[in-house]
Amino acid sequence: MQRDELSPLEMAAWGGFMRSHTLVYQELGRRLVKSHGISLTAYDVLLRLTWAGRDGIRMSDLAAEVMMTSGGLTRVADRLERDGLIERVRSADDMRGYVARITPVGRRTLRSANRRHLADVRELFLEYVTEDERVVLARVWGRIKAAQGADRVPVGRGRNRRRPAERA
Amino acid sequence: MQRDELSPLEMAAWGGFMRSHTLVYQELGRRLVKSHGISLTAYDVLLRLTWAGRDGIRMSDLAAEVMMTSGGLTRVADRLERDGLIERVRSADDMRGYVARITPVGRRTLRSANRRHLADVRELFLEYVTEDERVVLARVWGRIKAAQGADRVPVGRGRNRRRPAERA
DNA sequence: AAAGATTGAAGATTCAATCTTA
DNA sequence: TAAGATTGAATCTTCAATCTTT
Repeated sequence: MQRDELSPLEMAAWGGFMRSHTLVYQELGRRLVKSHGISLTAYDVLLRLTWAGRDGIRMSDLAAEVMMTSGGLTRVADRLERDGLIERVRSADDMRGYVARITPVGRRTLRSANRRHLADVRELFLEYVTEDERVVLARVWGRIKAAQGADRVPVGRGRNRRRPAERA
Repeated sequence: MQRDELSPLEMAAWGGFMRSHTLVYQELGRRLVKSHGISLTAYDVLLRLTWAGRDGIRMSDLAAEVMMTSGGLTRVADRLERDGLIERVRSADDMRGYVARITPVGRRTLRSANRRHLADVRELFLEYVTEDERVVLARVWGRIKAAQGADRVPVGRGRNRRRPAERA
């Protein structure tokens, strides 16, 4: 509980979190690119477009979902559209916006990548987490998700805000 | 346990892991850059150079520790050396290699960033994990760490290798 | 003005090729 | 020939400026 360093347990919980993520994410991405020629980012975008269904989803909403800047997502969408996996059309109700939709080709690509990818997720991550532990993880992630947005201003702001009794 | 999709619990454990990482990592990085002008990557490098002490550490070993390619680390080191935070010298025993060392300026920068950064780690991550849960996380990360290297060839290889009874 | 989206410029990282030493 | 490290080219992402519509 010192201020200048983490306890061994804190270090293990925090450092391992960072380390494990990098390890799993890198390997998962390498496999996806090698087997199906798409990046994890592209996979994530295609997955959410599938969830969005026929109506598609606004570019700005999609950017928020995949946690990228709007500029970054525009570039990803450029590549996916060039390859015919998605399409962008002007939003009917708000002519400023664009709605992105997955194409049949995109749907086929995602489906073909999906089985292998999920097997990889199981092999590289889920394999190492028991049922009970999955419950614990889910609970922790849920808390973190609930906290953001609740008391944090947009993005890159609100640095010194005092968060009163978060878990009291 | 279907092959084509994750169960709700699997999804919560896996998806939350990815999502939480991005959330925490992005915010942590923004704060570090804003308050002390260094990236999380640079922080990580400086931290490990501090651990390495007077003798420093070989570039290739350092690259492995921070999980970057050697080329990537060279670029990071270029920037840090330009700013006077680290120095590189030819290894005494193997003239092919370089040893990186932190400078007094680098040490001062890291120390100045450290307290604030650790407070941020606590605020953004540890805050949401109870003592018992930290133990669970540490155990899971330990398993993942133990598994890599044990049966996986170098990097980007060994894709289809069958891992017999990992956790039996 | 403000919001949605795109674009040019810049920064960071990887891959493959290259240079030097073992 | 191989290993350690660096470099050029390519890729991906962010930031700030811009363009269009509200």
